[in-house]
Amino acid sequence: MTNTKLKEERTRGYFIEATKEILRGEGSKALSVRNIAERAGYSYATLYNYFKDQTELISLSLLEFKDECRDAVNKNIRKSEPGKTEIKAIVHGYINYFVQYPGVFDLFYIEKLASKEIDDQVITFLDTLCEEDWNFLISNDIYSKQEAEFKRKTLNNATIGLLMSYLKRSTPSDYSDLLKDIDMTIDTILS
Amino acid sequence: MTNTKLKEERTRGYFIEATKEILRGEGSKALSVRNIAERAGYSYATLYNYFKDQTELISLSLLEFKDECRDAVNKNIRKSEPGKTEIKAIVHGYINYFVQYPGVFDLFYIEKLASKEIDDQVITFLDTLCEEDWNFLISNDIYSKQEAEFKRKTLNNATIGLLMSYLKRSTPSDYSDLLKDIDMTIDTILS
DNA sequence: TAATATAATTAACGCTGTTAATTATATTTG
DNA sequence: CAAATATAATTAACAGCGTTAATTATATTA
Repeated sequence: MTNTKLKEERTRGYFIEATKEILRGEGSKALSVRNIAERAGYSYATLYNYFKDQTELISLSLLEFKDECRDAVNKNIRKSEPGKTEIKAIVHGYINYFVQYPGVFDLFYIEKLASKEIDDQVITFLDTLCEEDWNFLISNDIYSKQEAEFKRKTLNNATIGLLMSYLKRSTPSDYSDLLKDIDMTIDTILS
Repeated sequence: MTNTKLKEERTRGYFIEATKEILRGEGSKALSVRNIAERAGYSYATLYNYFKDQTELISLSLLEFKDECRDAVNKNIRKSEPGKTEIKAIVHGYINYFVQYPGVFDLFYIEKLASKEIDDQVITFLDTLCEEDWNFLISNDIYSKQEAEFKRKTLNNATIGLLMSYLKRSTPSDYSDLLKDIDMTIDTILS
């Protein structure tokens, strides 16, 4: 029946929501099947009636975090015009999101993921957020196509490297220094 | 006696060597107290007679890997002259080392480390390898001091971001593409 | 109300890091 | 050389982990 299907979908939702809460809060280190199930209000083995294993739950959470991150970024940049200024705003929003949820950063860039497909989605995520702007810069002859590709890749890697340094190794030690560093990075690459 | 001290130091060495072998081979995911002890030829609890816990063993391994990496990098660049060319060679050697030992990369940049001090050593490691070259570029008026600092930081972050992308997310998928990307990154930043 | 289908649970297995208690091996002393 | 002591290495145990199989509880249908 459609009723049982609805109930099943709701139960799945409880598990996913519990997983996301833990990842957002304590991070992937604190994640466990028993932990998730308790928060969802079920026994640990019940989880396996709705999901293949823990990694499926993690993958589903990741996809939802991706949407949340995109929304958070878009909310803060709808006023700015396309081009370098907007790229800066997007990167700021991007960094802001992961500083707020370090556990989600772990999920995106550190944890072993379930599939090559998800790997690709994650690795090109910042690029897709900036896609319009890079196209704008190309069509307005500010950068050549190749130039834009180089700068795009470099900015992507430098941003993630900086985030890793800040979140995993506490360098720079202050958030204000992180903002200075990311501005410096963007300026250096967009010269 | 000095004899017992020697024996003790040897036993410690067996454990450290076993830890390094596992990290070099299967990586930190395969690391376990029982695994290390078996390879060292002892029971698992013996480990705790020589080390406080597993993290001490990991920290000691990391420090030795740092020396090994420095040696590997230096071996390949003693011929080149200081400046941009040598920076390129150093980054190549650096990347080469971690491509060869992905488990060591995990250790350096992903695993939670024991102390802030080790964090700092890791995060500034690539910088210290290139220190002479950046100073050369500054004193020869190729870059201003501030310019050099910006480029240095950006190159550092971009390199680590690219390595992460390659090792953890299989992007780019081929080693030859990785080399192209790192050359492109260096050229873009050193412009 | 009884039979069936479905949902949720407990028990179990082999793994993990770590500690305490116990056994085996050296070393020192009489 | 034998006995006492000190040191090194071991096994047993605990609480946690992911996962599966068998079992119990609940809902649905006849």
